[in-house]
Amino acid sequence: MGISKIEKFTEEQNKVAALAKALAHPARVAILEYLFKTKSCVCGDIVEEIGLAQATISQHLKELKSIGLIKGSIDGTRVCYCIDENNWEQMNSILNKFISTKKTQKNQCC
Amino acid sequence: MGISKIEKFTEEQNKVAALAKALAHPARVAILEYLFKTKSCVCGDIVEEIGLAQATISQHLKELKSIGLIKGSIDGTRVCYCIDENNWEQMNSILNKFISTKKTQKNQCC
DNA sequence: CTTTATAATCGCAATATTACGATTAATAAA
DNA sequence: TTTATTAATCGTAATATTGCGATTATAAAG
Repeated sequence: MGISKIEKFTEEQNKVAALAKALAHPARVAILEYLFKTKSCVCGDIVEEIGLAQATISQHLKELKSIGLIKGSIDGTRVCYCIDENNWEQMNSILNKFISTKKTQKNQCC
Repeated sequence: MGISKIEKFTEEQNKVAALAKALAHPARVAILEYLFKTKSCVCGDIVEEIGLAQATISQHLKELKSIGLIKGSIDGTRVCYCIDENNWEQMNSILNKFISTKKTQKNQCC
């Protein structure tokens, strides 16, 4: 990719992009939906639900965890994953600020 | 990437992911912000504003256009880009449905 | 017709992502 | 202690993304 030029952009632009990237794969969208839907957020259940290999799911979980949208707690040999409600709210407001607060302006020129 | 397994996911999950992907680079976020901010949405102005090479900006514009968030109209040798208000609204509601309507549920298990 | 201005496209290099089998690490159960 | 169970990590293949220089296509201007 050449070098990604994040230094050319504002903190906020980079944050919006990073959050959007976390949602930019259907498997991660599905994982998040599943975590909202069910209480049994054990990794193995997610693997069954989504239908990708365990290694692949683990990688997606790692990404979601690294940006803070989910958190995991160890329970014996299992790991229980959950939405991180606080960070989810924060993401919600950052993305909303970007995609929602613009719409009042009217400057269609084409 | 192996093969991307979009057939394993719902229409809606793929749509959310595709829209998020369009926002998943700070240059595209910056372009969209700029198009909202100014009326002079000529390609050359965007190139100057963002500070990446013309070929690179053109590629980002193409991506934004292909998912429908912006549209361009030819004006002599120039091309004038604008937010596609209708599709923007649609994206707004699809992403909002995903990131906002979940928050009422409480099922923290870790 | 020739020149100029503008933006799209091509071709390439560097890097990132997605996916998975195999292995490893950690804990529980026997 | 040995043996499952579970999830993380490693290594690798296939593919996508990002970025840019060079070229091309198009239309305006001279």
